[in-house]
Amino acid sequence: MHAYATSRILVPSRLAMPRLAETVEATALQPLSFYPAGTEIYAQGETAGAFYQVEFGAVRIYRLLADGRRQISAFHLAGETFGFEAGTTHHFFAEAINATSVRVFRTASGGVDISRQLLPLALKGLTRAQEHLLVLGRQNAIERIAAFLVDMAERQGGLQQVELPMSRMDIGDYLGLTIETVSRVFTRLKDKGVIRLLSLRSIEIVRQDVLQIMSE
Amino acid sequence: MHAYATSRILVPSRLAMPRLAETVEATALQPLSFYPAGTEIYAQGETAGAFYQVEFGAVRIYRLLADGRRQISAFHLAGETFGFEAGTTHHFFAEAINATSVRVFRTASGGVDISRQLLPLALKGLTRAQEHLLVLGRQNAIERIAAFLVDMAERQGGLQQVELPMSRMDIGDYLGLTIETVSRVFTRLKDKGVIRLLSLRSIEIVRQDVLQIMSE
DNA sequence: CGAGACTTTGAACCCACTCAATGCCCGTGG
DNA sequence: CCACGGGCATTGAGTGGGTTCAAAGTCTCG
Repeated sequence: MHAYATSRILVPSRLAMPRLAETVEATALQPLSFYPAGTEIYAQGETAGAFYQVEFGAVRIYRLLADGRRQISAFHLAGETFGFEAGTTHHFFAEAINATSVRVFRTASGGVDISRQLLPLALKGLTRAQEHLLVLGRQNAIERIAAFLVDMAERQGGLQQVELPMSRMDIGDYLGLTIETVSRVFTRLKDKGVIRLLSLRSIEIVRQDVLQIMSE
Repeated sequence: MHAYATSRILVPSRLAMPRLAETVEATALQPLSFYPAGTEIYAQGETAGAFYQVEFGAVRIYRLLADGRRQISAFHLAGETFGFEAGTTHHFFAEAINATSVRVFRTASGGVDISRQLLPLALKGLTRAQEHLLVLGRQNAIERIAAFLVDMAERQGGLQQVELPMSRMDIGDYLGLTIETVSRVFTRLKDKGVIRLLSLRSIEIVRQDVLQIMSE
């Protein structure tokens, strides 16, 4: 296993906390785990029985086909929760994208109180997944990227500058595109003046209104 | 509204009940509603506050883009539940595909008991949606159709003969394909001897093993 | 039995993919 | 501090699977 015990050094700063944390009570009492970039948090087939809240960093949830094709079903940023599953085993993989710290909530030990908090989180995840189905099923490459950027911007507080903690390959595997297409669309949006590429993992949204329209 | 009061004539027979009903207690006391083919059960933007169990018939859940593109996120057959939402308003449309009867569970009136039953149902729906993301994001037309047929067969008890209550357009909008592609793939599977087309809405799975492999 | 809706089939096109090469960034070691 | 190396990203050229447009076929239901 790749989980490391959390030392005092890794306790997150206030800055790392999200503006709109999903509300989970009694967070201070739950254990923290640290995962270096690229390490596994849980694997498909493993026994479930906990859920997680990202303290800092970013997480990808995905499934694989036999031939290696990958579909990332969700990214989770600081403050967001993931890991609740139907049944007793995980149906997906969860990996830290970057150095990431997560707070672990055992559903069994916590008793009824915690499982009651789960429903709104599960429903939110369900809505998110179903909305993503529309993107994958019916939108073209530009619309997908636009929707992705709008979503990432919203989840980071609606600022112009958006950090993309994941690689082009991750973005492609989330949007059902290849890395080449992701790259080409970024370039096109840049050439149109809709976004600026500050660095590989950081973009500025120049025309939020245009991006919004593109994504619909 | 298109809901009609349920008369005694419409009480479903035992045959209409599913083999593996999702467990919801006290079903006998909940009101039934009947919806003719093509009618709306609820609309995006409407106030939520209930969930539903299909008594007989079939339901499609979908979203629309401004230009009319449609993504069906789920079909629900007899015995299956749908309609729980995050927040107070529906994010999706629900329509009866055929003449359909649903049992309505008000989440508010039922109190805590009902909302506790909701979590496993929500989690199951979440898993389903996330698995469908893999289909839409990473599988080609044959794989999508194969996965769809395998899923429909399982949900109908694993028999050879599978009823498809929905049109080709519905299937296309569920799988992110056009009706033409759906039709062509059905023809190809028929020519290969994997399935037989008994009628437009009824197929026989001749080679379940091949279909299974195709879908992975 | 007839009309309209749905489905199938055909032909041509196009968007995203594949394959390939170049470019860029960053970490590492000399 | 710079040179090198490796991984990731970008760009280009050509291909192909699924779409679009069009027409014929079939089923269902009044």
